[in-house]
Amino acid sequence: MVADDLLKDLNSGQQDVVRATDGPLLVLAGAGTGKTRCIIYRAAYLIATRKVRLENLLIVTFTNKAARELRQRLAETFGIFQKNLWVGTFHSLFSKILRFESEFLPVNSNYVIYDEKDQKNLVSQLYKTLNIDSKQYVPRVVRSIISNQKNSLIFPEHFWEFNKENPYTHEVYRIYKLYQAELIKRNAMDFDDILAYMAKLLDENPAVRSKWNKRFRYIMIDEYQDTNYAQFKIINYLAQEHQNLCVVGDDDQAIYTWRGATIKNILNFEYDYKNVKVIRLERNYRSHKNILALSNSLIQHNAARHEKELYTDLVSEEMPRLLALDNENEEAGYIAEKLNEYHKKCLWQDCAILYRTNAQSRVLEKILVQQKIPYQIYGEVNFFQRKEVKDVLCYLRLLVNHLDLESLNRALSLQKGVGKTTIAALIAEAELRKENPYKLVMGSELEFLKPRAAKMLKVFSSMMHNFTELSRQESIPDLLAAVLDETEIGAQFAIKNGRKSRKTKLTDPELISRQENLLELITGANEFNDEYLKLNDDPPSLTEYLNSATLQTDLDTAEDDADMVKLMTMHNAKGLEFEHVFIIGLEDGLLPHSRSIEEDLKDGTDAKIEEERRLLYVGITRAKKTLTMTLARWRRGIMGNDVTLPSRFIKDFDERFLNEERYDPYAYFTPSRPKRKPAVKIVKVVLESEKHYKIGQKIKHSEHGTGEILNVDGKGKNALLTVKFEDGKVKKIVGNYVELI
DNA sequence: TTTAGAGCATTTTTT
DNA sequence: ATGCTCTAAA
Repeated sequence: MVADDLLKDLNSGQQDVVRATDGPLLVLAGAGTGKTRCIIYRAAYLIATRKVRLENLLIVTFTNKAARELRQRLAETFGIFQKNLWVGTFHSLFSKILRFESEFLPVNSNYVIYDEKDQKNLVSQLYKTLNIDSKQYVPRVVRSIISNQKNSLIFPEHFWEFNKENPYTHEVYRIYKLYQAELIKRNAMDFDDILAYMAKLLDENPAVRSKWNKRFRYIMIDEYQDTNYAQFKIINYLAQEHQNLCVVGDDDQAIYTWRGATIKNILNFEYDYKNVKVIRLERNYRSHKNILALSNSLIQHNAARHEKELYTDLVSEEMPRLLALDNENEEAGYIAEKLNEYHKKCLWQDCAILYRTNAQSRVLEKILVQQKIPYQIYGEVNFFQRKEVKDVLCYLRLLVNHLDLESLNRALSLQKGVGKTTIAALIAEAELRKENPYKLVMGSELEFLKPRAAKMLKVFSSMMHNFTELSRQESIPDLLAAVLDETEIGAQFAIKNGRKSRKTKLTDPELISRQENLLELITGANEFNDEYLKLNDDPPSLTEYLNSATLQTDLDTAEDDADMVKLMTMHNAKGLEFEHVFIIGLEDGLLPHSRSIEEDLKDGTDAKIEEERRLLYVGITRAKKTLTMTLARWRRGIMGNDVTLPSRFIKDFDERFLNEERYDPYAYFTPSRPKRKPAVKIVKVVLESEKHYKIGQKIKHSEHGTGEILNVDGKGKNALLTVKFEDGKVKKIVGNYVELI
């Protein structure tokens, strides 16, 4: 495509963005103003018109999925060859650079990345050595303090200066110091280290800095409002010489300050760089008028923001709705009703239900299953964080990095006949000999252990030797299959040679879902392999696979072309759009979340509440055609609070943009508790995904012939099935007596 | 010394 | 409802 053609697809503001190729550029792009499009076209323009070489371009996105889509669209629309194109998240891009530059780091290029769970485990382990009480210093909290320090580029050696007065931080300081030393000893980096060390590297090595400066002559950053200090510094260093930095973001959509992101980055961009060009994109192409007007009326109540007003030409068909239901079940029921109504005119996948906390999906699931509405939950638990998956991967991690004590620990604990005492003895001995514990196990002399323990460890070491051998010859998926077989983890879940075993069938839904996850792990590895070969000449190394696995989120792996209603948190909805959006739980304590309310009270600010308001704003602006918001007057909460209060944000709305027929959320009569089931029989709700039998499946019965499952009551093979047979008869049959076909 | 099973606390959002 | 720790049995 030629440059002139390219520009005519864009409005004048977007054209300005594309043409302003040199110097610092701040694009304030409101929701739905075509910001992704801008980035893609700008990249294409740089390449096609300004003849910028692919490898001189750096584009940072917020998720891996966004990066993948950007790549694809560049390839499809502009025929831009994907190889050599640096598009990715901060973490994925910089973990790569750090591997390149590992000679300047305290770790080598095979370092493993510790995820949150690894971090927490490590923190807990240190308490014994440091003699610290884990009740007083909750590992979870300490981990997050450490994380915040790193995101602000405060290394252990500086920590003390900033926190002298506080006695609590004295202990945290001791933990942080040892934690960091231990990570390095294990040749590991945690999530935050990737940013922290990248910044440190660029700060301390002018030669390295200059090298990457020259390499990335043009830089674009998406979702700039959600970057933290470390990210700010990295970008600042990378753009130092050429200043060709384009950041795109919307301060009204900053929803990650709890993760260290600072809204200052976008608010102060004009002061951080000289001769900044600012372009505002305020024309919205996504939402119908009233939805946009409603969102504007809400966000205006925030004080700290760039003033802007979005507008659109899209005429509304329906008024946004806000209504109060009696309880959470009715809330879900109402949503289901509405979904069915919309489904007459649109696909399931055009509808999304958004909520504040993951737990809120439970009630929805129950109703959606009942009503047979297909749905898909995005990002509940990260796939690679599941226990069974981590169990398998720890062997690979160990192969790549012998120093990874966390993985060694995990692998040994999985070994039959090896327990805490043996592991402790091994590590103690290794310390004594000043040797790496893994090497010690893999060597032949284990005479310091009791014969029985030594024998068990021998089994482990010969297995690992075997894996080492296999890893040289086999592809990653094959290696995974081998690990599953040899460790007998596979057998536990009826998996053989990377496939479902024919002989044994699982009945326990818990096991079935784990089996599915493990099979998915192998499929995913295959996909990774293929994807990788598209961009590179050689197959991926184990390190690269593990790297991508740890940095992958559930969102990245999700299939989104399936025709199902989408359920997700508002955080996860960032960057997405849907025809019909439902937002549930507009209640104080939930949205804004009670934690945010408390923190603001403590600090005497509105910062957290404002962030929650932005979160709701993000939710609302996902909607194209219709918006439905609900609250329940009664909700069973974790905190035990039964009766709820409407969200304080409701009064921010300009009522002119809300449906008049709505129930008045403030009209509190007698909220009714959901009716309790009779106490005789405890009815357990089984999620559709856990069931062995699924509604709609075809089955065969020795006496009645073939039929279709109408309903499933209970989990596993013993579930009571309601089956409609071919002769029209409907019978209830226990699962064991039928065969799936 | 290991392991299994019971009892305990615990959930805001996630790269 | 899930994961973790503690206790008792093998």
